[in-house]
Amino acid sequence: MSVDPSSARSRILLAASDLFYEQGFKATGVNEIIKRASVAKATFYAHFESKDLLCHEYLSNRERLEITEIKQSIDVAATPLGKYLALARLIEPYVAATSHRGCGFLNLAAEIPDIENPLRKIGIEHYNSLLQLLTDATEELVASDVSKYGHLSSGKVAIKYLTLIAGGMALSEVYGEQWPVAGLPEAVLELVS
Amino acid sequence: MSVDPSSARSRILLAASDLFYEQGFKATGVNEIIKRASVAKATFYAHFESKDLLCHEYLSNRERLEITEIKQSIDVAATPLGKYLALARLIEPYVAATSHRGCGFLNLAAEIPDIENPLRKIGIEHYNSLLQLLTDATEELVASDVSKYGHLSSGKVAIKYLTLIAGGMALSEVYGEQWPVAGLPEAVLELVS
DNA sequence: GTCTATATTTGGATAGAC
DNA sequence: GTCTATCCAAATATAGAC
Repeated sequence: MSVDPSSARSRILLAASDLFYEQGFKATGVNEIIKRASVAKATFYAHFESKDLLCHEYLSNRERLEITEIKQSIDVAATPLGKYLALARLIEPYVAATSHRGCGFLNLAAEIPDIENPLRKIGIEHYNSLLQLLTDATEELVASDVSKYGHLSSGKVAIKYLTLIAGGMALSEVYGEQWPVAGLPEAVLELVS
Repeated sequence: MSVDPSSARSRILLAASDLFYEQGFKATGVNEIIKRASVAKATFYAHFESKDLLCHEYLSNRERLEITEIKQSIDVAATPLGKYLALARLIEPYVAATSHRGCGFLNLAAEIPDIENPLRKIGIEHYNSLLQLLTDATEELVASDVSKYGHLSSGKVAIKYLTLIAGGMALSEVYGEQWPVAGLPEAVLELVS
């Protein structure tokens, strides 16, 4: 498994990642992937057992990268309130940069109904990770000023927070527009006001 | 266009509606539809020009039926607060009845990236209708007690409301579980508290 | 209107040469 | 590892008989 970004394997994975996200899993054929990656079909199957396993690797990468980016944005925030708001503040630039294609894990759940599918499990892990990050950030916020936030349940706030994030992403995808996520930081701030 | 529910056309539309919603658009083949509807393939194409147009009719029906149901639940509510909460209270039984397959319009947006696709436009109309219903209900609530709700912006509340609904549906689909929508009535109540 | 049979394209995946 | 050529199943859609 080479990590040379110019290798055939890397080109395939990169092309597939873009296409799976932009077009969806079922809409993206192996033929299209190998064409964009400039490899032969046999080369494709020399590196990846199947389209499903290629998608699994794409989703695992995506999950790891997104969580890492979110953690970093929480870490660099100076105050507990800044850490709490960090995720919400990431969404609008993210949505703009991805042409309103929403959340790759939500999209995959829409395409694959079988909850037991290994690809679906990655999405569940992803949202579990987000929920944990949000719960931790909320707990830290509560602990930072008990007189102000002591009445809050971190778990309940985190669920509402996550629901707003998922809903904003989904609606921005439906509309192909940015406004459904523009008010997210303000909305999640109100959850603790 | 017969409306006899036992006619071939009705059987096709019914079978397709179930399958498109449960499995997704691309995952559902014409062969599967005609098999479930117990019709021949030529009969299928005698009644519907294409799979795409069949899906368009399914989505139009779905949009009309859902909006009608939501309007009714708003109408039968006795108080302005009851009307405001009506949609949120519908979600949990809806999600349970549909095996956590979420919103058919969100799912379709995930499958079809092209925002110009006629099928996508129905989803936008659907969410516009929901937003209008929520804005109206919120305005009525505000007008019912200005001293209590006068500080609220109906439009902003409606967007946050809709975001929570969409997010709850999406998360219940990802998890295949009910808890992401269980707290929706309480969450939308807090939007006006 | 409904049937069987088929046309045509595209899907994912393999074989065998180099 | 990479290539061309191919296999087989399934996709949407159509033709022609009854």
